[in-house]
Amino acid sequence: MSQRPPLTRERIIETALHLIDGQGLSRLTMRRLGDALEVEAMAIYHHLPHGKEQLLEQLIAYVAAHPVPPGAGSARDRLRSWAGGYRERLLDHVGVMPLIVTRRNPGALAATTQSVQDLLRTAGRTEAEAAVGAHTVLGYLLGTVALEARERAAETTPAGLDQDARFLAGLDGVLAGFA
Amino acid sequence: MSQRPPLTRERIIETALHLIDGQGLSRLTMRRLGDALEVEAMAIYHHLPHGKEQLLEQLIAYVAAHPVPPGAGSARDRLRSWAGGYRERLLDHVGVMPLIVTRRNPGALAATTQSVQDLLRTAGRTEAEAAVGAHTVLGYLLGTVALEARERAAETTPAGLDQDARFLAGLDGVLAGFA
DNA sequence: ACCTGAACACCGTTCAAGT
DNA sequence: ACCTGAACACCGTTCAAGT
Repeated sequence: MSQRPPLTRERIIETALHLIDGQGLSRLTMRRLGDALEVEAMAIYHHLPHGKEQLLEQLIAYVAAHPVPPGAGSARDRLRSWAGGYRERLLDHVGVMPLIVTRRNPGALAATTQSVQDLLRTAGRTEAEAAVGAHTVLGYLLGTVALEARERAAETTPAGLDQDARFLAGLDGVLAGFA
Repeated sequence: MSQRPPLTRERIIETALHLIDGQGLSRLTMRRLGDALEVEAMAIYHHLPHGKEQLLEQLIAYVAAHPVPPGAGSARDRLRSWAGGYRERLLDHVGVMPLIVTRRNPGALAATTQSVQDLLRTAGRTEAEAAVGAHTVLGYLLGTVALEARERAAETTPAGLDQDARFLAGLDGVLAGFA
C-alpha cells in the first residue's frame, strides 16, 4: 500500500525544483532528493545517468525555456506581456538563477532568445538589429531579476520602492530603443 | 627557507579568486585553497571565522565593487566607459557570476548602484528617474555578461558575431532611454 | 596569536547484488 | 528494467593541542 508514483525524469526534476524553491539550492542533494521521491538516492542515476550535473542542466532548461508565444498585437505589447510572465517565472524559482548564470547547458536559452529575435525580425527590424534587440531585452530581464532577488534578500528595500513599476519602466525604456 | 608570505584575508581572497579563474568555482574547496596558500585548510578559519560562506561573500564584494569613478564629461560618456570596464572585470572573473546572482551578501552592489544613481541625479534626472536608470543599466550589464559567458562556453557562437560591438550597441540603446 | 591533526557528519558516485 | 546496500574519495567544520 501507499504506492508511490513511478520514478520518471519529469518527476525527479519537478521534485528537485520544489526542493530548491522550499529550501534553497544549497540543500538540494542527491540523498535528500531521493528521500523526497521515497527512493534511495542511487535510483536517480538510473534515470539521469550523468548524475547531479545532468539534473542541474535539466533544471536550467525547465526554468529558462519560455519563448514568446504566438499572438497578435504590436511587437512591443507582445514583448511586454511575455517579459512580465518570464520575470514572474524566474522570481518564483530564484533558487535556480545561479544555475542559469553558470555556463552549464549553454543552449538552454537558445529557443527563448530566438523567439524574441524572430518577433523583432517580423516587426521589420534588420537581422542585426533584431540580434542586438533580443540580446538586450533578455540581458535586461535576467540581470534585473537577479538584482530584485538580491534586494528581497536584503530586507532593506527602501520603503515605497515598487519593484513591479520599476521593472516596467525600465523595460519600456529598453523596448523604446529596440522594438 | 622558502618563507611564505603571512596569511592575510586579502591574500586568501586573491588566491581564491585566482583558483576560481583557473579551475572554476566548483573546484574551490577549503582544502585546495589551503594547499594553494601553503597552509592547512583549517588555518583559513582563523582569518575568516565564518568559513566558506564568509569567503564567498568577500569574493562577491571584491568583484562586484566597481563604482563610477569621479571625472568630467557627459553622463553618457562616463557611463559608457565605466560599463566597459565593469564588463571586462566581470568577464575576467566569470566564475564568480553565479555567486553575484545568489542572494548572498546582498549589500555588495549597493555602492556601485548608488554611484550610477548619483551620476544620473547630477546630470539632471529626478530621483525616481535616476533610480530606474541605475537599475536598468546595472541589470543590462549583469544580464548581458551572463549571456555572453554562456555563449563563450557553448563554442557555437555564430560566426562573425562581435560580442563587443553588440554590447556597445545594446548599451547605447539603454543609455538613450535613461541618460 | 597563529597554525596543525584528528575526528565527525555529510556529500556525489561506483559497483555488485537483489528483484 | 529498476532499485538497493555497502563502500570510496572527498567535503566543510569543530575542537583540542601544539608553538
